[in-house]
Amino acid sequence: MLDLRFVRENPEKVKEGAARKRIEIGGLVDRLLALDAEHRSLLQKTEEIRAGQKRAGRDIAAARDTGLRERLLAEQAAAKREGKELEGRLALLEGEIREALLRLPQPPAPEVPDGASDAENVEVRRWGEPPRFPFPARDHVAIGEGLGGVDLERGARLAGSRNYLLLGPVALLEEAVMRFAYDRMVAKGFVPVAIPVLVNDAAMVGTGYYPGGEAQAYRVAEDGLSLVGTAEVPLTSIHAGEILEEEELPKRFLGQSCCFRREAGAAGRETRGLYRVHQFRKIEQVVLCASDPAESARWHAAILENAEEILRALELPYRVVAVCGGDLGAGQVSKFDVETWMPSRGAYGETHSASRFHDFQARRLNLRYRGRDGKVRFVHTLNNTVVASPRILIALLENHQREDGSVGIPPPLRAAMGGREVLQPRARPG
RNA sequence: GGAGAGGUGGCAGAGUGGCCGAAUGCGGCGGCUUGCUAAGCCGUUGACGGGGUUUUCUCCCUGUCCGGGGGUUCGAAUCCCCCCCUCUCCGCCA
Repeated sequence: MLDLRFVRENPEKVKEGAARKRIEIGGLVDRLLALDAEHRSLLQKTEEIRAGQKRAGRDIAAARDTGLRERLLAEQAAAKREGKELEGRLALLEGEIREALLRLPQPPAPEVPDGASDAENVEVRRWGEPPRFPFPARDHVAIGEGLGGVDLERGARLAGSRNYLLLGPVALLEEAVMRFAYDRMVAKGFVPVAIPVLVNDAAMVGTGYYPGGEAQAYRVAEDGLSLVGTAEVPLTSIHAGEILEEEELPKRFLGQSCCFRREAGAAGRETRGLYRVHQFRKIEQVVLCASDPAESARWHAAILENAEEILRALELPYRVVAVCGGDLGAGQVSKFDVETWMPSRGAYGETHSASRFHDFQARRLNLRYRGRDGKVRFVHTLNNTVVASPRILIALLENHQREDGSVGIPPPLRAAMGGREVLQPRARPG
């Protein structure tokens, strides 16, 4: 959410920002400013009336004379009616203002590349060489089935399309990579938190998923709760409504969650395999830092590097792209995606997404800190994937596959795989 | 799911219809005292919105906020209704 005062003083910046993000806001800014002007003038009138009422109340209490008392009471009745009406209009205006504010996007940082879609994201760097296989390479579905470790048919039978089963060695591989990533982040000083994955609307609105993202979430209407699409939602919301001390910052949280996405509107897109699924597991890193653009930019680089280190340890080629304006979410100031090489796609596929928000989420969450100077400010929030599965399994299985259908296990995962260095295919397929 | 108790400022805790944004204590901040520390003493100390003032720091006026929402009343932290949360007991249960 933007600061109303910022919108008031910089309406053009807000409009330009939305345009750079290719987010259609129509006349929302001008409408908001009109509502705001009306609200402020009405507020002044209402406050005068209220102040008068308070004074009159005291006079009535003090009035000994019955006649005087009756007269004052009659006057009060009229003032009260007028006050009630004004307050009703104020409440309406406030609701509309908040609604408009919730829908205004955060302008992107100046260095964010221009562009309409992910096709115009700009590559920042590459690491590793995509493997060249001297044999017909399989995709992760074929490899996984060959290992007896992936069952899409029964997954769909149980829960519909975009659902899957991981079995035996692949289920273990998932555990191994999750645990490896988790331990590594704990060693870096991130605080591991076990969090709810079913959260209230305050958390969904606070992190910016609602309003707007309702169609992507599984929401339990009876309880007013939603299954999260990422641990970012509960992790970022932990301190909602609080005033932290600057000394406590930065807060660095680590969380693992099941993530649920309806993938509405993605029908027919990437239907094969484990790339786009309704339920997956993800380890997420979240940082709350002081309200300083330079500092939050430094943390942005740091959480990006954390993810890259994991991929290098897993010997997976990847590239980093700076996400262009049109591919940014409403709240994001800037975002880098990490894309890992996926041989079956003959391309890099998104496995990580590192975002920084400035105070966009913090303002919605009412998440503040008291600075060393005594002033209260909103924190800056950031987050990035550490590892997400099964997407990471696509890269692991496909990049480390061998001609005989076996799959090499990168060194950091071997201990958790009982010391094995290779996953062997089943003797007989099927 | 049933019964009961409770939700007040950073924390503890008083306040049961009127000058209460809220006693008191702790904590925080500033100062005094002290060789240093501790202790002591004095003062100060909520958030948010609007208006005015100011080059910045600031200061003044005003409103809202005692879990959330609604109601009664001239006036609500205080009375009534609904909801949420916490605790205790019972039931159920991974």
